[in-house]
Amino acid sequence: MPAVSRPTSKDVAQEAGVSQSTVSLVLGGKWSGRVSPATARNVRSAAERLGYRPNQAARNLRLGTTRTVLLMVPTLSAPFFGPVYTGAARVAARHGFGVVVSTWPDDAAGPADSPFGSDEAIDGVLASSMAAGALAEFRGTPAVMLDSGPDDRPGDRVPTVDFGVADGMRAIAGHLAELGHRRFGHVAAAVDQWTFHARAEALAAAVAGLPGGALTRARCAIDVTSARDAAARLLTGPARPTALVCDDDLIAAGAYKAARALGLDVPADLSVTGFDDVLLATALEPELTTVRLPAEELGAQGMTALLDLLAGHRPAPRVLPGELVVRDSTAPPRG
Amino acid sequence: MPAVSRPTSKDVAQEAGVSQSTVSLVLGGKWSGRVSPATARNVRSAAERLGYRPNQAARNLRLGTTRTVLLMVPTLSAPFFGPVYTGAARVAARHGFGVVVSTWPDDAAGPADSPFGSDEAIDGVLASSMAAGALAEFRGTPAVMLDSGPDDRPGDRVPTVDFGVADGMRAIAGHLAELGHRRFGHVAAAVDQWTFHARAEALAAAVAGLPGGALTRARCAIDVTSARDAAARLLTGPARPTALVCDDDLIAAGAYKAARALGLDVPADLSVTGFDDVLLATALEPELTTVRLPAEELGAQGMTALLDLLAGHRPAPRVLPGELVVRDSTAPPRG
DNA sequence: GGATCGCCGTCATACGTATTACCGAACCAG
DNA sequence: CTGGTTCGGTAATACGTATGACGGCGATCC
Repeated sequence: MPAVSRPTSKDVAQEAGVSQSTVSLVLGGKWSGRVSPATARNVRSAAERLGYRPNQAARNLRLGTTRTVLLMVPTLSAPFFGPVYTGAARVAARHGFGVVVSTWPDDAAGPADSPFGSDEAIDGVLASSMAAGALAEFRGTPAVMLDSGPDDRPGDRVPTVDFGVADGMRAIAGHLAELGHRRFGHVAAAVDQWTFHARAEALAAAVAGLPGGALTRARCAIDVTSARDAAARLLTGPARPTALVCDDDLIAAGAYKAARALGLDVPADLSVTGFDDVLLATALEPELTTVRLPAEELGAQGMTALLDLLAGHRPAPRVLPGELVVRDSTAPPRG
Repeated sequence: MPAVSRPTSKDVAQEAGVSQSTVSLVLGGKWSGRVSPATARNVRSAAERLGYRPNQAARNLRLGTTRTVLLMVPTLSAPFFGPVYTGAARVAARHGFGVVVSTWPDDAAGPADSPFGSDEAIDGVLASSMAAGALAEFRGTPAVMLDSGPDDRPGDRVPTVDFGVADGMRAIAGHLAELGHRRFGHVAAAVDQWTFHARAEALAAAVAGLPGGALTRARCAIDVTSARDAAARLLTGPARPTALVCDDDLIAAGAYKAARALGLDVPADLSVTGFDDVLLATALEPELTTVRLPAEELGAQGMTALLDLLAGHRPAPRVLPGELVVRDSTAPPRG
């Protein structure tokens, strides 16, 4: 608490020798034919002199809007969600909105004081990668769901922006099939989110449609060592796969480790694919063939939809296609 | 805008058949001897029935506090700052505070509408990795600076939480020297932040203090390909270094690529070190020797200091030591 | 039995802003 | 000179909450 409290519009009024209403009119920009240019200048300079900044709480109360939206993501520690925030914040800022982040309380080990961040004053919520239950908390608040599955959606219609993960996975399977692969291993994330279910399903369907196609699967946490172990299980099992399809770039890094430990060269002896195309994908050796999910675009489009919704429109659902990015981790199988 | 607006405390009062003041007293928990238990129960159940949630804007206005702090970070797209947020948010939540994030406007390509996110109502600000100029915007708002240099600090005393990056860099140099290295290459981030200046300085001093020590340097952006090129320049120059000290784990990934392109094995032919110990460090092959900077702890300690400051105390400056983590990317030089 | 006291609650107000309704003066036409 | 119109500005109010001042009422005490 500063020794001297912030100046209010009343202080500015006194300084300028006018009334508070006039100050508000001038600073609000609505003084077409209400205030003389001279007075306006006077008010502005007084405000400048005092370093006046309007009290947001009072504005919010008066206007009934906070121009702030809540972005709910599972975590910001994973590499994927930073860009989502960046995209969302960019378009929000362009419309004079702020973004407050709330992470999913999986780390809510402490006293469960505040369900989501704190009980903010929010105009809307952008919920990423989570089930409908979480939104119940915000009943009545306009919301847009990001990267969610059909099952996750509440009964009432909530606009959505999704990735075309199934198409992405089909593209991967197609790419590998074209190279000649038939025996696939799926290193799957043991996470109960729609996006992973969709990936698994799409891969299974694609392999099933392939003459002579075979698919084995191992589950792991989204974490390098867990992924390495799962991949090793697949590679040491019967009928070793010639390609490992990973649910995630980080998991692919684990697959690299397993391959190396077994003396298998990627991609000569084993093809590996990732998903998401985070920074890591190009940092690995060899660079990873993966599906690029435009995370920043997801945030941007989601925010656009939410702002539409706040403006009274009903944005149509959108699907952002994932793009297959072929790099150096895939090649025809040996022999 | 929902068809029916949110219920207010007045609505709850009507539902419960009491006055608004009573509702506020009960829900505020300050009804020791003011309200009978029966009435309190009644009010609570009415609030529950209507799904009442207090209007934060009104609370904020009345109480003069928002219980919200602003976290300023350069970006959330880089892997380092996510954990900073996580740590800060964790301790904030524990004290009933919310966190709103604002990223540094390096991507403020659009109209520079809003200087920082939007002009939020803030109790305090936590500024990470930035110069004092940015804080000028918030003159009068309690602030804590994170990972800042002595030069960055404003004249008035602002509490700080820093990393011991110089010690960390000395640890790296010592580790490499002990392995027998004498010719060092520094792949340096071309970023004008104190932390990188400090790293360069500490490395230079350490090498200078080493009999027969030699140091060359190349600058690059924090980006794999740029780092690869810079590393390649060092490795193809005269008196090739036997160890590359990188300012950052991501840069180290670039160094790996350069080494591989030149047919050099890490660590047999070339030792490589990183800095920060982000997820990437253990995803790489070989796993990266680096200095662990406890990013989450930085956020947590910074928030603790800020809350102290808001409570009227003067938190002492803190320094979080970086810890050398020796993995598989360093070895004695050949020969 | 009347004054006092504790218990339960309500009234009124203030926080700082945006906006609507209003009002005096000046100006203009007739 | 008068009635209307425009210009330039002010007074008043509402947003929803928290809280200090106040008051009714039954019980208690002498």
